[in-house]
Amino acid sequence: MELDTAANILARIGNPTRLRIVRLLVRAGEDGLPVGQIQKQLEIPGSTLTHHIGHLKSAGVLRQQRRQATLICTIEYDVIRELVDYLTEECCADAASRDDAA
Amino acid sequence: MELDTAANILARIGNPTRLRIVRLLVRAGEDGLPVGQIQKQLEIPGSTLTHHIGHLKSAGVLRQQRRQATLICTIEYDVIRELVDYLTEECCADAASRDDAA
DNA sequence: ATCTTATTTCGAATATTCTAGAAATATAGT
DNA sequence: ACTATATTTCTAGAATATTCGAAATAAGAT
Repeated sequence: MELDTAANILARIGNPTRLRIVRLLVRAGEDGLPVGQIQKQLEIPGSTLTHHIGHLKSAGVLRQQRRQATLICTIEYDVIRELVDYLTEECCADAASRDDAA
Repeated sequence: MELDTAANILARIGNPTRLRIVRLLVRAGEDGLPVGQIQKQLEIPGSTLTHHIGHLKSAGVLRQQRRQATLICTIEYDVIRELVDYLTEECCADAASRDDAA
């Protein structure tokens, strides 16, 4: 993963509202959650929610698909995994090779 | 780790310049790097660098200690590890228990 | 004391992000 | 066609972040 890509994803999920969305979607799993359900949990205006969802979509963290009148949001696990790998490769792998324990 | 704490750390390292700093410090390991060395690598003005270092410090990602006239920056591995754990616990652990493979 | 190197603080301009109301669009039911 | 529900787009004000020059501070050498 490129540094700029990683920085972008980190910035997108580095917002309390958006991290809350991510957490809800992770819990929801493959089935995802309708926008309206997310809105009920977060208790924020729809336009604000759409704004944040847009950030997550543009970073590739969130996917949307229509089911009748409602839009279902699903998390892109792979992107999160790649990000975690990027951070781990940068940090913990190196640290382990350096001090051998932990 | 609290959601707001995680979001804050994510936002701090979610900036290309700061992620570059983090990467340099991870490579440098326990010895750390003087501010001046970081500045040479990034080729940015000192005041800008100080600004970004401040973000990383306030998030607990970076520590500074003086060695004579120069200030040595060191990464706080533990904080990064906790963050990775937080994301993994949110994401990949769940995903694994759901689809069993991967 | 003065000088040099290293780094930060101050201040201000510019840019980006956040928030949310109002209006618009999408889908389906009647 | 009309209505209801679901969600987005438009718009704009407020808040926050980014950038960096100029001046200030820190530590040590002469």
